[in-house]
Amino acid sequence: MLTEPAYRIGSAAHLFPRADRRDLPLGPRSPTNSIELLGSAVSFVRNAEIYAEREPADYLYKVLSGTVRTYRALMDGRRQVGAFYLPGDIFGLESGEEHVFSAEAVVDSTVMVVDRGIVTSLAACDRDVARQLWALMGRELERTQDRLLLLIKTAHERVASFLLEMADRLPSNDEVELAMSRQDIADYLGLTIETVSRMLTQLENASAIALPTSKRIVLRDREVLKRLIA
Amino acid sequence: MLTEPAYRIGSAAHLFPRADRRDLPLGPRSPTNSIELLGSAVSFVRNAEIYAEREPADYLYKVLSGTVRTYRALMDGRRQVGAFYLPGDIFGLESGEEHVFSAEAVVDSTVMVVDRGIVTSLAACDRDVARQLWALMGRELERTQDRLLLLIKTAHERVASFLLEMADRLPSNDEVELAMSRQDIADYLGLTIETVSRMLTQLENASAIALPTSKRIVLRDREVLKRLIA
DNA sequence: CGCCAGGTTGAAGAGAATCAAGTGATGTGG
DNA sequence: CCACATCACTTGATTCTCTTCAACCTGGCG
Repeated sequence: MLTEPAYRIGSAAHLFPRADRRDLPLGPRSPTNSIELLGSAVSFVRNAEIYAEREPADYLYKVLSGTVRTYRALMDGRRQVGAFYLPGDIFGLESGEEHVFSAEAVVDSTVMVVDRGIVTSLAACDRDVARQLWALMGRELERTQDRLLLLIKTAHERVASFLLEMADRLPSNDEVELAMSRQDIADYLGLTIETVSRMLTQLENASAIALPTSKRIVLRDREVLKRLIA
Repeated sequence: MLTEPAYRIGSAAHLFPRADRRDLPLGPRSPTNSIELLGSAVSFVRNAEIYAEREPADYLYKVLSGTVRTYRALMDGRRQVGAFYLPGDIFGLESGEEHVFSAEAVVDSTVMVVDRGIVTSLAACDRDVARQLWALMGRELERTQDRLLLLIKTAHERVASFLLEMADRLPSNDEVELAMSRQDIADYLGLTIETVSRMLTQLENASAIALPTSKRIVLRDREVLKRLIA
């Protein structure tokens, strides 16, 4: 399915993850985001691997800048992107000991890395941290469940849903700068790049959106999009 | 999409859920399944609604006998079955205050109903209960993630995966009695009943399975099935 | 300038959905 | 106990959506 896995070469990240780490001071922690203050910032270049499927899940990650994708691959090359994580999002949380997905930087990204053991032992005594972890897992579950519903829809509906989701999650209103490639989007939506491309042009022709550049998308008519998502 | 929603009529369950409740003694609880000893058993007839989407999630449920399906419906009738729960399985756990899915009995079923508040307050002091809840949520997440991967596969692969999953989860080895209808399976796999039926006959013709009756399925050649799931 | 990855577009094909008919089980009432 | 109705499942023919294969743009960059 993926004829050229060239974009998957970035895994050299393993060789330098701690290179540019800046250890952060452990100041007094606020109750709402105590989790994030225990780690160090690490940078990853575009397509660099942050962790791989079946690796021990020893860390939690929070996106500081850039975008991260998680994915699973079938042996024949088909790939399912599990989620895109934007600045502020936390990822890498697992109930088991190993990562179920792989994680890669979509573009050059900076990520806060937090030791999992520290967080869990903190959660053991601090009610509030425990609640945060619970909420985090819950949000992850809900998002995955939403994707289930998305994957039974038509190509039109999936692409429209994707655009609205991204518009919601990105700061901008009505104009979004997508970090990910068409291949990423396709693998997220369970479609091919050609289909994604076609749906976008059709939406543009219906003047529901505008495409100043291939990655920049202007939502012209949210109502049309919403009507499309079924 | 579903021309006749006739099979959705069973929601009369609301009228009698507590009718045949048998309160259970709260004996000394074992650490491994303490959650389940705080509830009462309730029976639901085939297709009866156990709870509906957006209802407050005040209870946890454990299947004692029968089978339960959770699902979400799109306004145009399309339905996505979230999961099937078999005897021993726990369902209804939500991170938020409301159910995201609806739940119905696939066949006449008995379910243990546990007050959510009791469980969570128990979890607050009992480390072990908290860990159980965490594991439960984690398992739910992993299952949902597995479904994501399933929904990008072909019809053959989905049906083969489904059969292997059910064979794993049901007591029997190599012979499974499916409680759910073709429509349920189709809505679980994101296919139509016709496609499910066709894939089953094809598997039968390939002598990977046998179908003594429409609900009873014998796994003749697991290897063929495994090769199919990609 | 020209290369090349990423993106778009077109034509042909495959796979699943839809539409439609038939078969088989189950249950009900006479 | 059988005739009939109903429901669930299967099978066939056709349609349609999305994929596949292929060519062609486009924009960034050495």
